[in-house]
Amino acid sequence: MDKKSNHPAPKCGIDYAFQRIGGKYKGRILWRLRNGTMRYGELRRTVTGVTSKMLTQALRELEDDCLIVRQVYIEVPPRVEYTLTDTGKELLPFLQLLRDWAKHQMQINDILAMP
Amino acid sequence: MDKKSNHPAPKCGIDYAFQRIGGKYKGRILWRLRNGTMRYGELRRTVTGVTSKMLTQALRELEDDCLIVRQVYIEVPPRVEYTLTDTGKELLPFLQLLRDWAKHQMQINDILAMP
DNA sequence: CTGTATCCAAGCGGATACTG
DNA sequence: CAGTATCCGCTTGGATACAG
Repeated sequence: MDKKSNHPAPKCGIDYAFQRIGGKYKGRILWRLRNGTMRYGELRRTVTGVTSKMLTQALRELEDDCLIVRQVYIEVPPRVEYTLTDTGKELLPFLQLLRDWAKHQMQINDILAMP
Repeated sequence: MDKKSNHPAPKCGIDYAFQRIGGKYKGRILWRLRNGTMRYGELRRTVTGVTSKMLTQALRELEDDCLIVRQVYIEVPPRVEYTLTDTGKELLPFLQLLRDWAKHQMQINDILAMP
């Protein structure tokens, strides 16, 4: 009943996509998962600045959107692993290109910022 | 005039990129400009749902980030045209990929939503 | 036509404490 | 370890009015 209706009406493809990966941490989470499975704690440590609340929220939304899979192991201590779905993996080339573009721009900015 | 305060410290490339194109309308604005110059009113009409306030704000930030160019023509009635910079054009292939991915996903969702 | 200015509601996101 | 719960400030963004 508390199911979020947070995708009211995507008007176009670009909109649809940004609703799914445009959050503050979602892109970085997906990028972290590019090499395979990661645990909750690993993500919290490597996605710098994220709090458990925001991480959980982002992971839930990514799961609802079928971009990642949540696997729970019933053991002590508890273990939860996250993995990209096939759909999620399809986003990796895009993220790769985006990151390359960003790194290039950041270099230019660094040069321009030199005194 | 504290315009630049919203880019505190991009920690990684993905973050940097989303700060620049991750707003609610920025992706769609850039995409609208893919075929060339557009006027303010054209953008307001075609980027559905945007208000003049948000459109102006997004355009200013994109201009500050050197992704678009704002050209003002001193005439009556006034005319202002926006165009992608070379840096902005470099984003088009990524937006294209993203939109293709999104359209594909939207089709799947439509099929799944069928009664 | 191309914006500004102002008000205001919603929700994002951070800090902290707590649970199974 | 992997989360929930709660509080709350700040930003985002919508509506409306108005200006050059």
